[in-house]
Amino acid sequence: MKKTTSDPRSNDLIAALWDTEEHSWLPQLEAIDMPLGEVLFDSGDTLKYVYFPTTAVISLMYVLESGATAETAVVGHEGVVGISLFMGGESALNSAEVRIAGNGYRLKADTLMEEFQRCGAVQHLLLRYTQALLAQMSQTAVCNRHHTVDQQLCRFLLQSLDRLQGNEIAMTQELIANSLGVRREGVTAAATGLQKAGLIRYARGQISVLDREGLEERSCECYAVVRDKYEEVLSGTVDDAVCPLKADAPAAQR
Amino acid sequence: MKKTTSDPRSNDLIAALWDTEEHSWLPQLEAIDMPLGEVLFDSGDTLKYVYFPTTAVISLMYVLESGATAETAVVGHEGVVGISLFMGGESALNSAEVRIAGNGYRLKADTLMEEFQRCGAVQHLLLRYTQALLAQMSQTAVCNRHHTVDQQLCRFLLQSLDRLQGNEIAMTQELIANSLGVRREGVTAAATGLQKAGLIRYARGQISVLDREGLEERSCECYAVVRDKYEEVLSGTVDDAVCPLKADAPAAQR
DNA sequence: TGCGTTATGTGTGGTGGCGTACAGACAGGC
DNA sequence: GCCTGTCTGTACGCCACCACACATAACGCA
Repeated sequence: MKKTTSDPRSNDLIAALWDTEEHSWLPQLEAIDMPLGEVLFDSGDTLKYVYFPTTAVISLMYVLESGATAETAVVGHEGVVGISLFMGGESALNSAEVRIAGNGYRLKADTLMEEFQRCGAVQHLLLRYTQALLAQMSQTAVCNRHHTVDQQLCRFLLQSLDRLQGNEIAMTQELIANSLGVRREGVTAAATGLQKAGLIRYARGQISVLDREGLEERSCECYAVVRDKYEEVLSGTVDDAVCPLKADAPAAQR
Repeated sequence: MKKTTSDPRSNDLIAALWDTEEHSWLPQLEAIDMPLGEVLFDSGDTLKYVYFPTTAVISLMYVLESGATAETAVVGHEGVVGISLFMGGESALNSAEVRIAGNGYRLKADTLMEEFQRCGAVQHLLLRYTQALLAQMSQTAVCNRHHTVDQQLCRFLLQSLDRLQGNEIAMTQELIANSLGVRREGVTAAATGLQKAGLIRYARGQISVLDREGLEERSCECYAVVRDKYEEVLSGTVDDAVCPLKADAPAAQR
């Protein structure tokens, strides 16, 4: 372990748990590459690992029978991919696909489950994170119903930006279209608009965000709502995160 | 307590936990009426209770700044309202509104939390249920993106039907429109179509489903996907639901 | 240098749903 | 009986987005 991107603590959840007493599992984190387009798992798969992105960004995608797709949530360094595991589902709800190449860590399913079932800080934090993910999915549902492609593109860019360093996003319009569940041409139109308004610059899969505030204004409320929810849910200190019963009763009890 | 609707076991989650050793909290369930339109809590509220519907049906609604609404999930006798509580959020994500009048039970937040934190059957079952709810929300997101009002109305009616006895649904088109997040006229058009096709009969807030299978065919895949997920997740026996650590340590998950 | 591949811009016509407006139809209260 | 509020049906113009079809432009590699 040397620098930021190869430090597990680049993932916020891992960072939050780094100094708790329950960290025997931390050395078992396995650094991995997450190349663009890689599918971590498909809908219905049994999970062998959970994934903690650091520089990569992962889409939770749903694929309809018709082949149409839509992203239901996005996960970056603030989160973890594979919550179905500890939520007790036999199989994954969505497929998870790398949308922005980068790095991350994975942890064996067994290892995570052992920690989760101690009913301590790990469990508490993961559940809080799941709560935020729920908020994101529910907001996505509403956003898909009521907001225009233009607004959603702004939201999408902002959500991506928050999970990256700098203000460059490497992503084609085609890929964005698949994520938003709209046609590529629709994204072209919206992106052209943003470019003309001077908010972004676009060049063959490279987007430079020139005016973040402008994007925020043009975006629908969904961006801010979800961001705030993440802050609320994940800002709880790890002290808070310790299971209240743990003090007086043995941690792993019944 | 006398008959079916006034037996807490009319709620599937309660029924599943009825015979476990951890049932000291069951007598604390408080029977309540859930009249049409009642708001159990609003988005952002701190939860004082969780609610177990029996005959009532509850919508988890999101209200946008513009005033537009959309349902993100629906809960009936198969579930519980107020998951934010045990997921560790300070406040509710959505508002919860009674969409079909009926009965249910409520439980004090503190009481539920105590049981949840025992890390036993209660926790396991609630998490599995939350997983199903997540599936529903994510499916709603995709459905809102890709499916027509016509398809969604079918899904909506089927989901309502599953939570009721008989084949009568008491609901105005206005209310359905608010749930689906579309105009009332859109619902009128779709409902007229269903009526002409002989699938339903409509009369001033009373819908009779005449051909359930027809509705299923006309519905989008979302209905079946979510239904199956609920079955998968909630069919796990309560034995499965007991925390593996409880028996003794290494029994950890499958 | 040239050619295929990938990424983006544009155009035309069709459709689903929206906003608005209004008309009939039924129910319940007086 | 009548009246009023609620519920449902219909119509018109509009816009966002779709499906399909092409044109253009940049890059990457032989």
